[in-house]
Amino acid sequence: MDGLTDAQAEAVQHTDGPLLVLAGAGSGKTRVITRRAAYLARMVARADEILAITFTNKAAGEMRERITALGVGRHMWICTFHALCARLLRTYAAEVGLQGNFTIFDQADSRALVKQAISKSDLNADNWSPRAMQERISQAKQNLKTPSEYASTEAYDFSGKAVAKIYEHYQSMLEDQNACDFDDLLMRTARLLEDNKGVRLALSDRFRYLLIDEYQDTNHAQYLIATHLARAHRNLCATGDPDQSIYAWRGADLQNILDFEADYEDAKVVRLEQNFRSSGAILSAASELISHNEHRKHKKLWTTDEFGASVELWTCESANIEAEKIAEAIEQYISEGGQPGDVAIFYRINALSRVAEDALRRKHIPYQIARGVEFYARKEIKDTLSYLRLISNPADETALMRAINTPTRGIGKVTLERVADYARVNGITVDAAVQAAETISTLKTARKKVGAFAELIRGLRDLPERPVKRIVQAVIERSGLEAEFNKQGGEIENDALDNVYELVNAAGDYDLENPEGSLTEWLQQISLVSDQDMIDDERGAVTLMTLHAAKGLEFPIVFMIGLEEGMLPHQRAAEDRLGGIEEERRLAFVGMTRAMKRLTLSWAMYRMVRGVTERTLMSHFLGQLPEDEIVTREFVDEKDRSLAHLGRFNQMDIESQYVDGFYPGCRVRHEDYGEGEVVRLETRMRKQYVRIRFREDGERSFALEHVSLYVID
DNA sequence: AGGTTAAATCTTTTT
DNA sequence: GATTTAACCT
Repeated sequence: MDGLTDAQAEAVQHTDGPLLVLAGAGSGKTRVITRRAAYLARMVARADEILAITFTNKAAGEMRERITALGVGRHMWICTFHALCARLLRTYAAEVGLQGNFTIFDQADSRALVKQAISKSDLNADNWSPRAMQERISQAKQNLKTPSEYASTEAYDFSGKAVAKIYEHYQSMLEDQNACDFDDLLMRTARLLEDNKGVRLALSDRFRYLLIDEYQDTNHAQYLIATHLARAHRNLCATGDPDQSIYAWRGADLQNILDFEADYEDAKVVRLEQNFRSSGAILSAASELISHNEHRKHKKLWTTDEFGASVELWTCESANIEAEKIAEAIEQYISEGGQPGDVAIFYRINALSRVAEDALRRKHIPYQIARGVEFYARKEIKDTLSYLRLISNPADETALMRAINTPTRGIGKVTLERVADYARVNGITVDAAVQAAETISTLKTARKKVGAFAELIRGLRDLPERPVKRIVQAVIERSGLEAEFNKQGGEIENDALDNVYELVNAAGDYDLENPEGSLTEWLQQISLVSDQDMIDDERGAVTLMTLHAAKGLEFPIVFMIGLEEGMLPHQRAAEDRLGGIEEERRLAFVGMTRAMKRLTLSWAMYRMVRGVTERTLMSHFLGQLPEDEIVTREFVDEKDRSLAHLGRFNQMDIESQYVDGFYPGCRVRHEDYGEGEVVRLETRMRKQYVRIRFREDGERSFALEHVSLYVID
């Protein structure tokens, strides 16, 4: 109980019966749940009888670390909802009609499958956008509706019938591939608990104590899972803050936390309203803003901290000026002995990271971007993963279809159709058909190629289960991917290759942390990464991230950029659903309350969006701050506006072909390789490359910023 | 089959 | 501005 307030201690010591902790921003919630979990393990339960559900893997990892430091909790279950479900589904795979090695499809995989399902349903993808269909299927799953239930309850109009049909095809294809999408993990677990009495009793008996963090952002399926698991012992502790609910668009239901006391009439409620994180100035500004939400229970956060530095509001001529000024301020901070790691920059949409990134790079300020999901969505990573998935789960046809001709092996559409036909006729998986290439009579010259691929996969499957790193290494070497990336990458830096090696290293890290691990489990782990998980606290770098990714974190110094009408609040979000504006305001509130010492809000009068520079308006949220407490600064100078137009070339139009004096066909001299001819200019990963054909060394790519070339003639 | 080029489309947030 | 798709060429 060291250093806890009365309210905090109360929450920690309440052991029996339901408990709701309404924890305002910065009120020491993490501390409370950590101590509580440790307290339970020390006083009333075994560690493995306690299940703590966090919002991200990063949060889970930190909690485990702290609890371990308190000397208990080695075997406590600490994970996210999705990870919990994946684990349970692997255990009870047989009961739910899966195999234990099922693949978890990410959103891109899932969307591609939806697209296939649309054409299977004899519908046109032009009229039925895969994106929208995916969304509707996702909603159906969040409400635990199977395809047939959906068909009988929702399909009363034309569009509903179409969705039902697509959903049915989609789901059966998923099942054929022994795969789950994100929603499946929750839905299948919820259904398992609902339909299977034995499992329900076993699990709810097993978890005597349940802690669920960020309860305000649980959806219906998660709510049901929690309810079922808590049924036997009723020791459910939910923590959260309605003011920080920012995932309604993903199906989160604020009502879950608001109804907690109705669900559990004997619930004890603890309110934590003293803020230990932010200065008085920051807290005051954030409180004032959130008070403009009408649908909100009154709550007053308070602090004994001094007022501190005023919150600043910067008006900038252009987005480039905005980024420039922020970079300058960070530079200044560092020169005064501050650490780059103290600083964070938040924005509403990922696209805004770019200007900030460029400015930081120009000033050589170390930075990192919180983007786990994007990393694993990269082409080179997905290429590599497709092999690993196929090794782990032979039914994963999506992976097979990608791997079989990446890098190109001369196995094209026609061949694949023949193989797939053979599989269908014989009632086997495509993988099995590939493995039996020798006996497919319709194949001619391609038979050898398919056979070679089958051999490759067999060899990889024969590798020992551990270490996983060795499997990953074998994949990139034997598949030819490594050679391919080597060939196509730039001379001095090669992003694709670097990324793949980073993946290899990640596998190595996994091996170290999980001596009993497996390829399947590692694949699961990386399927469920969040943007937050990739943040390295030890790195000493400025951290850039979306407001959503900032949830649960704190930084001494925070910049929030792009405070413009339509950006924050975001236009689409505000229009899309009822209460959209209020959720956007909560998002701003979450961002502001991450700051401990200094908070700067900025907006740019001109910003380039989708390649066009547009005049903006100040976000009306900025008018809802305590005016007399805020310090305003202006960086407005018309001549700076042209900076808003600074950009790089993408497609080769006449003008941009001559960028830096190079154009396709022009002859150049390279310091090491000698004379050559420019094949083309290209942009990859935000960098410009020039591809040159040399007489003897063939074609090579160079990153423009790293190479000196001389134009001949 | 594979690769190049131009046109079309698009981003809001994410487990 | 960036990415995806379609059309075109080898």
